[in-house]
Amino acid sequence: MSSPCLSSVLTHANLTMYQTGIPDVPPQQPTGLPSSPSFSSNINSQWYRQISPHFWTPDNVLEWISDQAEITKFDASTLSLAYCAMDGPALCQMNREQMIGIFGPELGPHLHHNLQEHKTKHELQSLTVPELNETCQLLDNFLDNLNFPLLSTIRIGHAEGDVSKREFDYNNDYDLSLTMEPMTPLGDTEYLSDNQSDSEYSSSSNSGMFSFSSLSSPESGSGESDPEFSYPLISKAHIKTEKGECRLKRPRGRPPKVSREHGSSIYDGPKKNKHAPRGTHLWEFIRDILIHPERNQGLMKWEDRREGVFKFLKSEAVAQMWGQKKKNSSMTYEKLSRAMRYYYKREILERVDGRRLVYKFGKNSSGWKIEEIGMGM
DNA sequence: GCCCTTTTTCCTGCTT
DNA sequence: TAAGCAGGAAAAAGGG
Repeated sequence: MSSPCLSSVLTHANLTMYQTGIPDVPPQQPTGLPSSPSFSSNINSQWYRQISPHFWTPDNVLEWISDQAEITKFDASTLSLAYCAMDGPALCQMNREQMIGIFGPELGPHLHHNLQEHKTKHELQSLTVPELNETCQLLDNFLDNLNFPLLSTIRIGHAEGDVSKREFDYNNDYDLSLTMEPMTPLGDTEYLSDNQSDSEYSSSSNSGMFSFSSLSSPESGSGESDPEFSYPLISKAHIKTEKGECRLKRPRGRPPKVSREHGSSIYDGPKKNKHAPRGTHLWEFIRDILIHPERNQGLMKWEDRREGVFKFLKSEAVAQMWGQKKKNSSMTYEKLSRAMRYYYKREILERVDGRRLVYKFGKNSSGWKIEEIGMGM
């Protein structure tokens, strides 16, 4: 007698779920979930981002496990289905050790971590606006009271304007767009056109989109192009290749931003304050990853902590995180590294010759030295 | 509206 | 050969 193979069952579950007309969102979807077009456009993939784990059905749980197994490149066939027939509430009651016991030391911690994030996300989401404001204020005060200079730069939003969750969590779930970002009214068509323009565009050095499933950063669905960064078709120029085929080529420079006049949500506050501080710069983003190893998850490491020499371990994953932060789904390490190289001139970074993916903080950078942050790392 | 800064994108050539 | 690096050029976007 052979134990049922999880992967085949999961495949079947997915087929059943997505090919028989069964709604993507289970009927027991809790009330209070946003019903913006962005949600519905995104709901085909990773629906579990929109549904609290407490409401997951056994099928939902299976699909989630399947996704996580795929993300972590875990061989799902080694799991027995007998362990996967639990529903959301049962799943939520499990602690980390229990998950490791069932799913093993490789997949178990990942599942537990991911589940906790979903739970936290939905707890935040279920808050009303005043509650959210109050929570944000409490967090703000908490961060202010922490005697940790870098954390003092983090502002938790007040349900208006840009809900500043940028440093909120940028390890493996850097985007909270589904729960907190202003919704955009564009539909699937625009999403497609973005992806399309990305895929149509091709050059020797930059293939535009890449499969995120190949990265370690597990979230960031592959189809989540930000409509804000859709390239207007008019901006594309046709070029001829040597083979005589016509190819679409994106012009140089940053693509223009599409206005958000339809984006009305509780998070859309009054017009952006012109004198509001700028977002974190790239070098600060990099620095913050380095000085928060608990959020780092092997993305970068110090080569020489005292000298400020560091190395990218998962360059494309870091680039994707930076892209998420800037709402730019087409960010790549190549582009990120170009921005990094501009820092040489300003002495924010120094060259480290002959070493790939290795950079060094320069004299015009700050906030990374052990003395500055007042903690041993 | 102009200027400056900071990216972002594209590109070519070079190095590892 | 692929990936990464270097740096010029052009453009967008935000702040002053």
